[in-house]
Order: sequence, then structure tokens, then C-alpha cells
Amino acid sequence: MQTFTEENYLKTIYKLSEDAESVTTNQLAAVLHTKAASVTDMLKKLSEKKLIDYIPYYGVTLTETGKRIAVDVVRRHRLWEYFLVEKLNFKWDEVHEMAEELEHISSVELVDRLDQFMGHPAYDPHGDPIPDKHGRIKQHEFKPISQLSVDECGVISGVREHSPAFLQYLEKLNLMLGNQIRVIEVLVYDQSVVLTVNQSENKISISKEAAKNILVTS
Amino acid sequence: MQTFTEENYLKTIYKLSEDAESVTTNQLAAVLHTKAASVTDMLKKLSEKKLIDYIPYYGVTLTETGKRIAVDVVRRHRLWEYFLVEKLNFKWDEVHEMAEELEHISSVELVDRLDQFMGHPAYDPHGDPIPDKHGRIKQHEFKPISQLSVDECGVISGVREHSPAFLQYLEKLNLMLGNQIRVIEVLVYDQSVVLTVNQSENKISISKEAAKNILVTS
DNA sequence: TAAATTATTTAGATTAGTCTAAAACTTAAG
DNA sequence: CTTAAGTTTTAGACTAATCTAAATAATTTA
Repeated sequence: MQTFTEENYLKTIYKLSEDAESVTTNQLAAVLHTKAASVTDMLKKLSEKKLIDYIPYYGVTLTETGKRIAVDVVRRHRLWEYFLVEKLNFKWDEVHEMAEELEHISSVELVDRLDQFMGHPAYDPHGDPIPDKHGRIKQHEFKPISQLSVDECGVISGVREHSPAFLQYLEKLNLMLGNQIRVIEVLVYDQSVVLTVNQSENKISISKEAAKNILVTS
Repeated sequence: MQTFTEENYLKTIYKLSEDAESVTTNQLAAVLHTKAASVTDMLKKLSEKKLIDYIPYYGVTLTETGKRIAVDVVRRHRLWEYFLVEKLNFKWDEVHEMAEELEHISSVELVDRLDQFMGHPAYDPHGDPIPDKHGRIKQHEFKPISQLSVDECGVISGVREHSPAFLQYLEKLNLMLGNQIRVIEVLVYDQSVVLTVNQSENKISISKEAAKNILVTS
């Protein structure tokens, strides 16, 4: 059994591990809004519990046990997000904080029943895959809009940034999950992208950063 | 904003206050599975926050603010229990521990939406009233089976003991909420009660203690 | 490759909640 | 009304998670 805090560390290490081989102390401190010294202390503790492999000064990776726990936390987070949006009618930009609390409720039975109640959803409201009860995750082939060429189409299937501000911005532009986009033009000087949504006449322009953070399937 | 622990103290003081004028240190220690010294420390803290009126050596009562928080915790607890039983199909003896965790999720909006999702239930799965969002509680006129006379009838509407063992025992005897009972006989030597359920021929006998812990309306 | 910069760890302190043991207070009994 | 018993509080210590400041290791730069 882990504490709330330990689970947050494991989850964060897990997420950061998707982008890089190993995770550094400062990265963790930044994401967890804490100080490097605090992170070091926790890494020692998690290492003693054999939930991570920790080499001082060189970073950290999850052990199999640690990874399993992290995936469970992610599963719970995404299932609760799905519940909040689909059953309680929250909007996709409102659910993150609540799910941050709900993900630490420990009962395995509760999560499995919740999963069943909702019909075993595969993706959360932001398009992220929901691990199943055995920790298996559907691997999806998403790529950012920034990698599309002019005239290429795609269906919006996920986001790489979950801040309410960004999600509200997408909603305002009708860039919601399931909508089809077509790239009209990529401006040379700032790589901003002009595109249309669902065959509409209306052209909208998004920055390079936004284009990197919207994921599509073709 | 209170911590998890503070909320548990307030909730416990609230519940114990229903039976007695003021609540003592040792009572709290017993219910919270902690030591009297720890309770004293917490009472000082809650007193400084003006959530309780605390007179050293003489016990404690809730202030209006403290009571409001306690009622909110109770509301969340009972709403989550209702959810677990009605939506996730848990049995009434399985939900207490989970609700103990869920009750501390802080979002007011979450609880109100949950309440709405379930159609504003008035009673939880054990027959306890669920406070509304303004903290109002339906006062019900329940009395224990032990106060019925021979030949009196009643509808089982609540319990005064929530342990899984007791709830499972009631389920086995078909002494579930909504069922009608009739007192056939009260034995003189130990005040155990013989009764029938839902007009059945079958007579069952329960101890004085059990009779005290089952509440009926007439 | 030595110096400067950056990243990380160590040392020592803090806060919340808890504990044991001892002291102080209240209540009950004779 | 004094003593004994029981209850509550105080004193001092512990653990988990955090912090700041200082020390040390790694990396970058000249």
C-alpha cells in the first residue's frame, strides 16, 4: 500500500518516462511543484521499497512493481474522468482536479465496478487510453497536427496538453474529439497552421504550439 | 479547508453529539482508534480554528461552522454510499469503507452533480437521512424494535449499527429495509424478540441488542 | 582540461499527526 | 472530606513530507 504522495510520484515518473529514457530530479520537482531536495528524499524512499531504480545524480526508472502501480493510478484517473464527463456531465476542462483526488481511492473492486458500470471505456474524455484491469494499454497511432502536410486530413483523437485554458480554447474553435480537420496551409515564418473543421468553409489558424498538442488519426 | 483528519474528527464529534450533550476525549479516542493524548492535541487545533467549543477536562461541542462542515461530510458519505449500492450494485454491508475515503473528496460541484445524477435521494442504503446541499436533514420518527409491544407492527427503516457482520446477519434473516415485521413475543428473561417478516409464517428470534439496533416506522 | 554553470544531494529544520509516560484534574467511594 | 480510581492534559519524542542553505557532482564552455 502506498501513500497518496508516493502514488503521485510514481504516476509522474511513469508519464515523464514516455518522453525520455530516464527521469531527472528537476523534472519531477517541476511537475510536482516541489523542490529538488524533496524529490531526492522521496526517490530514496521509493528506491528502498523497490518501486524505482534510482542512481543518484543519474535519474530514475520504474521497476515492474512500480510501473504496475503507476498504471493503476492512471487507470483510476482516466476512468473517473470518463465518469465525470459521461455520467455527471462535466466538461472536459473541468475534470482534472477532481480526478486527481479520486484516483487515490484504493478499492480495486470499486474501480472494476465503475469500469463495468460505464461499459469498459477505452479512452478518456481527452482521448487518452484507459488501461484495463490487468494494466494493458491500447497503443494508438496518434500524431500531432504539426506533422501533417498541406491538404492532409485527420480526425482529432487526443491532446498532449490538459490545461483548462487549452481545452477551452479548443472547444471554442470546435476542435473537439471526433471532428475531422484538413490542413489548408502551413505558414513558413512561424509554422502556424491554417485548417478547416468538419468540411466547414471557415478557416481557422492555430499556432505551432497548439498544432503540436492536438493529436489526430488518419 | 480542512484536512482529511480534521474532517474525521468533526464528523465523529457530530455523530457522538446526537446521543449526548457534549463529547469526551476518551469517547473520541475510542471511535477514532487513537489515543486520548492525540485527541487532546487535535481538539486544541480545532478549537483555535473555531470549529469546536472546547473546555479542557469538560468535553467539546461543535460551533455552527464546525457543524456545517460535519454535516457536509455526512452528506458526502451517504450520497456515495447510495451511489455505490444503487449504481455500482454493491451490497449494503460492503460500502462503508469506500465511502469513508470518498467522503473527503472536496469538490462541492462534484457532490451536487452526484446528488442530481441520482435524483436527490433522501435516505442512504442503511436508512440514514442524506442532508441536502444546504445542510438540512429530514428528521424521521424511527424507533427500535425493542420499543414495540407484542402484536405491534412496523416497517424496517434504518439501523443503528453499521458493521458488515450485523448487516449480513440482517440480510440472512430477511430483515431488510422496507420489510414489514410484527412482534409475536418478547421473552421475559432476556428480552429477546420473536417476530415475523412480511406476513410470513416463519418466526425468527433476535436478541435484545439486535432489537435495539433495528429501527422501524409504524 | 580547467573554470564556470547547472543539477543533485546532504544537513538541519519545520509541520501535521501520532505516540508513551508522567502530571494534573475530576469523580466516586468510603 | 479525604483517598482512590479514572480521565484528561502536558511533555517530549517519532514519522512522513516538506523546506532552505550549503556542499558536492556533472556538464558545458572557453
